[in-house]
Amino acid sequence: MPKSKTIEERAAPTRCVVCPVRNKALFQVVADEYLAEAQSRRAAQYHLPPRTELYRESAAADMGYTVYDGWLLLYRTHSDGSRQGLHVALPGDFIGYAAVTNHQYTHSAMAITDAIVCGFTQADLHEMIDGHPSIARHITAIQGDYLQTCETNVLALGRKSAEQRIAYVIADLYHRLDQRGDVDRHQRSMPFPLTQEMLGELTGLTSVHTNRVLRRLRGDGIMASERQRIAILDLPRLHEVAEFRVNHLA
Amino acid sequence: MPKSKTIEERAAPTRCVVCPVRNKALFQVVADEYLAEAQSRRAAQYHLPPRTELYRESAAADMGYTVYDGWLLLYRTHSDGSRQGLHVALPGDFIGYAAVTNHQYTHSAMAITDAIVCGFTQADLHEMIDGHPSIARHITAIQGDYLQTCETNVLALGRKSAEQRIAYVIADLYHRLDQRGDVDRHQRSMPFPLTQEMLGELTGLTSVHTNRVLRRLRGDGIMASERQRIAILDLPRLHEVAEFRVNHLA
DNA sequence: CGTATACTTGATTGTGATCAACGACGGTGG
DNA sequence: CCACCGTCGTTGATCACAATCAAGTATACG
Repeated sequence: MPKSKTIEERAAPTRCVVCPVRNKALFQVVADEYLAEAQSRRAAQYHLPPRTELYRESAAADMGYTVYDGWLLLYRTHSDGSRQGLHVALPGDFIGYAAVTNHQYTHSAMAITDAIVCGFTQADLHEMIDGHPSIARHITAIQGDYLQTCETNVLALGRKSAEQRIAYVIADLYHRLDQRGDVDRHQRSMPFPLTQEMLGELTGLTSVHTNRVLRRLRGDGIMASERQRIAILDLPRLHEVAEFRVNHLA
Repeated sequence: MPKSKTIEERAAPTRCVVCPVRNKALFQVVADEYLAEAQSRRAAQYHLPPRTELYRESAAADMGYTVYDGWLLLYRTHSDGSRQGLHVALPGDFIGYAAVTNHQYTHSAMAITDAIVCGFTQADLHEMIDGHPSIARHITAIQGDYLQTCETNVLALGRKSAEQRIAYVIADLYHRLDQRGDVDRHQRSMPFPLTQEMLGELTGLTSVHTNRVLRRLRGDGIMASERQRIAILDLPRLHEVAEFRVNHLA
């Protein structure tokens, strides 16, 4: 099957009832009887090759998405063309929601790996919110979570060193992937499709400096990396450098 | 009347029906018949002298607040004790809401000036959300707005120069105060109770460097400052330096 | 193979931090 | 009323972290 260069709708989309990311996703709290509604409202599943933009900041926000598979990078573009990364979206994350109809996306989203997303129109999302208070509450909770990571980013960029910021991003991804069962717990290794440039975009650094910091972390025996994978050799020390606190909510 | 050193409940709180900040506040879209409910649910009005903490990060988030009068600084504290400013809350702003019951505040809030806030328990807020879809939608919209400013902060801290960041904060406050009628449009001057230290906290800079940048902005004829006030002498140039875009939503 | 992209390394520069001191107010108490 | 003190603003000297500039080396892909 040839890989398309653009977003394409999937011919045989999966069914929500058997969705493997459902327990992490928007409709995790939705009672089973609402699932049919969720699936009927789901506009479509889309496939994105790496480096494809799902949506772009300041474009009309017509759809929200649940990540079904793959990694996406959320970012904002500066006037000089450089990017500031905001978040790495993983399977189960709900992205691109706009609270106000006819509003614009506040950031762009680009596939890092091959990715599959489930799309919902904003209009449908708003209707579901109005109809089901539990969904409304869940959306505000998702927004609240994202808000918290956003505040954490502000603190990191304003006050933390390059080393702390990079260590934090890695520790955060490690734990989020672990929750999804994507971490090899023996080797403590995880997939890591981010380029050093993307890691720099997330941490407000240049790719050159990102490289030097990563090198130091490896030299200190904290982590090791092969192609597209990272192994954490010294998790306690990674946490210490990152000042990462494990969140015991899940 | 002696000024108290701590938060005190106001003896004769104002009534929501005649609230002057209502058109900017949480209940702006609430139909008149809900106002009685809003007022009955409002736990109390509180008065805060300058430098008083309204709530502190990681404390149990039992209440949300509408700012009735005065300025508050929202911030997060770094492990070394330094602060990273997140937002300046002005009259009408709704702060401290936690989407999940029994959750914790993600940041601290401190009065910059004398301030009066209207408090609501999170439990009551959640009940109102569940009972009135229009309030639910409005809360997600408020959250969305704050999310957007938070993303803007991340972009600023990650990519913009000290001068741009400071100019942006000033331009943003100028326009938000203008919407509230707190700007003298002839002189283009506004109240400015922030210390240079606080401005530095908001922009991720030290107070020393903040001082130098302000000095340059004054030297360039962009602004002038007296005690507790700032006048914008060259608004177009301030916008240009800040890369500020006027938001034509209101 | 040839070409892109990603990663690596060194040399130099620059923005903003740090350290240190002093001046201007404004509030408080003797 | 004035002396005192604490906070805030100002300025200079020096330092450091990360950016920039510039090659050069793997690696993957077509």
